Amino acid sequence: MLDSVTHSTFLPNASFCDPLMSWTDLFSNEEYYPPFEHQTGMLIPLLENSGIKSLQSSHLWEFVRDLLLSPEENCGILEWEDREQGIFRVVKSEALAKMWGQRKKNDRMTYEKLSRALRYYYKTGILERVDRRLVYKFGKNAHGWQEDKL
DNA sequence: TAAGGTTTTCCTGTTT
DNA sequence: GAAACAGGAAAACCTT
Repeated sequence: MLDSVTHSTFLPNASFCDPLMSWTDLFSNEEYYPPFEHQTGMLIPLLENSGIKSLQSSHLWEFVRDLLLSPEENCGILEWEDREQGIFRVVKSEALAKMWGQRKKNDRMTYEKLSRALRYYYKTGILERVDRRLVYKFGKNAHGWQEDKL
């Protein structure tokens, strides 16, 4: 169901995850990837009916979590490294920042700034530090990411 | 209006 | 040298 929603509603003229188009190109092309408010306006009624909460989370960590749980919107930006332990990797840092920027209507967002916000989550136990580049882990105070608790 | 939480922005320094 | 990491500091933004 969501497949038809994302493909026909988001990107009427192309598949959502086009390997030939970079994310930079994708996000700078309004025809290919319409502004976020437009997307949510079209999607929210459908998402509400389908029970999918993605794209609506207000916090960064929830946005990241929901992206991990939504392969249709993820497009390889984030990948699970260890699903059971909540360890994930940022594969396309620039695309992630761009997507978060669209979510917050902030076209000056960068991965450097996004990652600063992620580092603040170490203090609150939302995320735990992993000693590898671009790898993060959900902490004890993060919820909704476990497979058996969805 | 005030306060608190959550980023955002900028910065310097370090590591890979 | 570029990209990413580590945090401090302060400002912005939003909610209560």
